[in-house]
Amino acid sequence: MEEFVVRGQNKRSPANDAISPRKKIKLERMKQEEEEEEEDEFSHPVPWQKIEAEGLDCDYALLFSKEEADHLLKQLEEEVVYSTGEEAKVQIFGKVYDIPRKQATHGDAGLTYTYSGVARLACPWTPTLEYIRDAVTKATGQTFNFVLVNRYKDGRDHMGEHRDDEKELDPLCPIASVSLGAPRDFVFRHRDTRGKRTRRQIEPVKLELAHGSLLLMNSPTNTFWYHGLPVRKKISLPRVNLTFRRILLDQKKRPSVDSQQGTSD
DNA sequence: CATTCTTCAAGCAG
DNA sequence: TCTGCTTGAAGAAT
Repeated sequence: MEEFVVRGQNKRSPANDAISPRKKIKLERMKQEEEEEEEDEFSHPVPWQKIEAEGLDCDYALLFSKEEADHLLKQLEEEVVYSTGEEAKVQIFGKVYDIPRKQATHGDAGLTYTYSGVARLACPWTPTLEYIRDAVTKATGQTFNFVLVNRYKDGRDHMGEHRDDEKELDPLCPIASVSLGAPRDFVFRHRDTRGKRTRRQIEPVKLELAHGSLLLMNSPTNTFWYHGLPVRKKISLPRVNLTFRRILLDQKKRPSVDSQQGTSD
């Protein structure tokens, strides 16, 4: 089954289930030994859960207490200014639709984010975004130069299945997804199981992303698995999601390594 | 050169 | 009703 053990540790807890009784998700509690990284301000190491499937490798943890997450969400609701007008629309089949959520992009000076073929300049970091970014770095050892903020005002707001596979992303850097506000279901689906002609039988992997949680999507997850945030009409409260990324500084194609397909621009 | 893959929210079926 | 799978065009990739 799971032939992909990307990380070094191999202990497995019994199968667990996040939201669906028929879905089994392998969870692994990473031991707190070999913690040379815990010295700083994180007096208690983050208890990670490993989520694995064929070609999928994620780590999930509660990064912030409820009190701190409440505070961070409140701050973000005051600080973040979301795109409006043309930037809040998407064109499909020549028809223009409103994006069913709100988006903002922040990052180091000069970085751009491409959505639906349009590049947008990153706004400067805000104090709260910097604070969360640094907390993620302390918990993961990874550094990030960009964050995409998605705000889902209620359960009608959503995001369709996609991969974060852009060429300008550092392919070896995980994408770190911080969730604040209403818990929402999150679904991974293997690319070989999508569409009319399904080639393989691979079960989707479903999670619930909690208030204050951090989900790390490690390589090669975004090569093989789509992810989406489905509509959940019973949810009436907002959720704000931050996906921290590392964008390559030289926009040129990397000469070495992979020959995996990239996405369009 | 032909076939497959890609984008995304809307539409629709169960 | 709500949820989740399929639809649909056309350029890019292989």
